[in-house]
Amino acid sequence: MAPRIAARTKLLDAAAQLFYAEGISATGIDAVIAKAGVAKMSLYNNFESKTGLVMAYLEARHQEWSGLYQARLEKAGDGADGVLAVVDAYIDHAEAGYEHGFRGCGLLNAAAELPAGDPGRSIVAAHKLQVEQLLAGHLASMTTKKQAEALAGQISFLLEGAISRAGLEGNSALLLRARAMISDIVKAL
Amino acid sequence: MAPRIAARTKLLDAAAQLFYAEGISATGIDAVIAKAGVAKMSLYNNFESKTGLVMAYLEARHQEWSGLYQARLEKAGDGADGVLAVVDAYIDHAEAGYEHGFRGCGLLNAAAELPAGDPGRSIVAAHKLQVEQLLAGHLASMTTKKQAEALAGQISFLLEGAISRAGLEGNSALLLRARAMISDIVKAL
DNA sequence: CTTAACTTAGACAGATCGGTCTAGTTTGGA
DNA sequence: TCCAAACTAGACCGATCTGTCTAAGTTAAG
Repeated sequence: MAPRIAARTKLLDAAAQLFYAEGISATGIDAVIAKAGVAKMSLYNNFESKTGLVMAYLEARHQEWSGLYQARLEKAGDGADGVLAVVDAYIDHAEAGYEHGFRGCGLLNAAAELPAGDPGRSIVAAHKLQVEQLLAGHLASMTTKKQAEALAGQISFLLEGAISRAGLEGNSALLLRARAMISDIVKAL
Repeated sequence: MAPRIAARTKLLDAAAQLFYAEGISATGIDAVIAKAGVAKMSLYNNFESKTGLVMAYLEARHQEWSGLYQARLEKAGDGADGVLAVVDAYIDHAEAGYEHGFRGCGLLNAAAELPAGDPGRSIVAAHKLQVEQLLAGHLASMTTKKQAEALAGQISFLLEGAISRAGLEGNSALLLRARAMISDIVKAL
């Protein structure tokens, strides 16, 4: 492993845990480098600033979710199973960070800390829009285009609401409840 | 009006605007007192600490929503109109803070900044649970208890998801979309 | 008018913030 | 083996953070 990658990876891992658990502005640079076991200059050699680290964090969370989704998608097919692959990717994510305290969607939490107009918010908005479009794609083969888009919106709202509520409760129970709802909706088509 | 109340009110108003627009940890004490036009000691005479101000802020947001809901409820009846009163209270809130930049649910945004186990998160969780119970109450007269609870969960997820997504977009369009969905669901009973 | 509660402006404290810099060490590849 | 790139520890900077304190001014009720 190349050493440059090592420091950057250690920093991103440490930032991911701290940003998610404590919030972004509540997490100082010093806490990140201490957890990463890395010198402060290594942070500024790999990232332009704390803001740059935050942007990389947002990108990494998006990539992480995409990975979970792809893994679920390979085991599933298109149509109803595709829709549930999206849902299960959320559940996988929820139960992954469970022991460290599940606190909802990291991207949504990050956006909540950023002022209106911040570029980070656009990344999150784009991610959520992509999820809705993935749902619409899976639904396209099951109904009319119009209804597929309407259902994709509805399911994405259900998902986002469930993950927020589940984060407040600290466990994935409400997410499983949402999965059952979504499964019913899709199977009724 | 008693002067003691004046300072406290000015502080809560200023904190509400700044906390909502910029986030809580990104908002310093000095910014709050400057916007309130009040001396720093007035803050610490009325609140134990910044944390105390944050707690009062959470309580005030909960009360504010309850006020909007009560106003909507008086104009509406029970049953389907009661459910839509809950939804319209959200919409009223969204469009109230619209010009200053709509950024989603203030309580959910605040919770996103607080670490797991923080008492503030419990306040938010209780608020969201109450909303779901209000929905269940309105639905109780329209269907079985079991289905009323299931629908209340589904509608509360839809609402929370829609307000989060709408906050990312910066306008209330997605909330109106959710209102139409919920209206359809309730009217189909 | 007097008095006590509340207010003000602003200095001040100690801690922490993000970020820079230096100087020396480790490391991987030619 | 040697060199350049990456890494280390930690001092240091100015700004900002929450919170305390003082001293003087305002206000309302008795």
